[in-house]
Amino acid sequence: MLNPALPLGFAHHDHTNCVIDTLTAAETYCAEKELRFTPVRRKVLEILSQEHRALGAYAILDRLRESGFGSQPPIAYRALDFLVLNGLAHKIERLNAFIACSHLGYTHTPFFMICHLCNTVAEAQYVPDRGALESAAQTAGFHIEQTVVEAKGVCPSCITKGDI
Amino acid sequence: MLNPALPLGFAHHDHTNCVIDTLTAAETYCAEKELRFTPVRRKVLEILSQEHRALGAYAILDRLRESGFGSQPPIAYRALDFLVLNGLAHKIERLNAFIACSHLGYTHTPFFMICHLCNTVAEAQYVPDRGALESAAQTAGFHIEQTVVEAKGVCPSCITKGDI
DNA sequence: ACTAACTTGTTATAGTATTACGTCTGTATC
DNA sequence: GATACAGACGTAATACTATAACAAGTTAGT
Repeated sequence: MLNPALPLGFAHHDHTNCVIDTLTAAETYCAEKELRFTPVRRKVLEILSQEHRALGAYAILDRLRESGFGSQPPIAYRALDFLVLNGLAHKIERLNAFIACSHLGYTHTPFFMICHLCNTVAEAQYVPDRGALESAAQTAGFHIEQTVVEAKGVCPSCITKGDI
Repeated sequence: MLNPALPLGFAHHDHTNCVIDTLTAAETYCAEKELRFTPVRRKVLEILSQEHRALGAYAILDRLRESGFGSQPPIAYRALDFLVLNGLAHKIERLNAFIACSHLGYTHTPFFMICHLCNTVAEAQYVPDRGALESAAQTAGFHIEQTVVEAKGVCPSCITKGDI
């Protein structure tokens, strides 16, 4: 099980476990919700979980092709739509790219930290601040359904390298 | 002067003043910072401030053409880059579209409320919650340079109409 | 087996954004 | 005033991102 307290991505670790853990969690999750975790969808999630960078749809498509799947855009986009819709992956709007969810099963407002030097993306557990955001929305009479928070900046390893 | 406390966009009001106020504020701001507020840039900001919806680059381009400016994409993108870089406009990543800043001169982390029924966008004054976001970033050792918060939901007038 | 709902494959096309290069304009310097 | 420089604009070409539409295959329930 993935630990929701630690933002992966910036820390060194064994990717093999990431992939296995993510896929196992996804399988369990889909079984519970009676969702079809088909080969393409599984492959896309596998591809995404192999790195903690966001991948564009066409980069994913290239890897699908190498693995013998269809190679037209809708193949990738449909799998990604499924993953995003069901919270197994997220779209990073600033990058027009996608990343595996690292807090599957925990309801959360994703908070992404995007390093603009090495393009690594980490997803932090962000307990939605119902104080500030909700109150701003309430003042306006707005009903929030979904919130995305994306921060651009420099990740710890680039700071250490002195690139800042 | 624009009132930073009230999120425009969802409230009925006279647009004429919005446009004039925005352009005047931008002129003053650019003069202070020794930025060139050229005719194209001015025109793009004028176009944006005429509505409180986000406009795509190509929609802006159409209107530039009608006004006798160049009609190739870079014309619009360069003006938009300038406006965004200097805080006179913001990009709504979820929509790949742009909107005039309604809190010019106030340092702020923009918080956008996007109505997915009527596509109206309101920018709220969001006092950055250094508690939750910063602490999540600090835990990860991440240095935040810029943060974008985008909420999808339903605006007050669509709620009233019963579209929800 | 039959049907309905869903998923995949493929073609074509729409929408968003950037690169590259030439020209012009304003400013500072000699 | 002539010159050099930087920034901004005009245009053409191209790259990147995403969706529509339709045909064919698959799965689960009847």
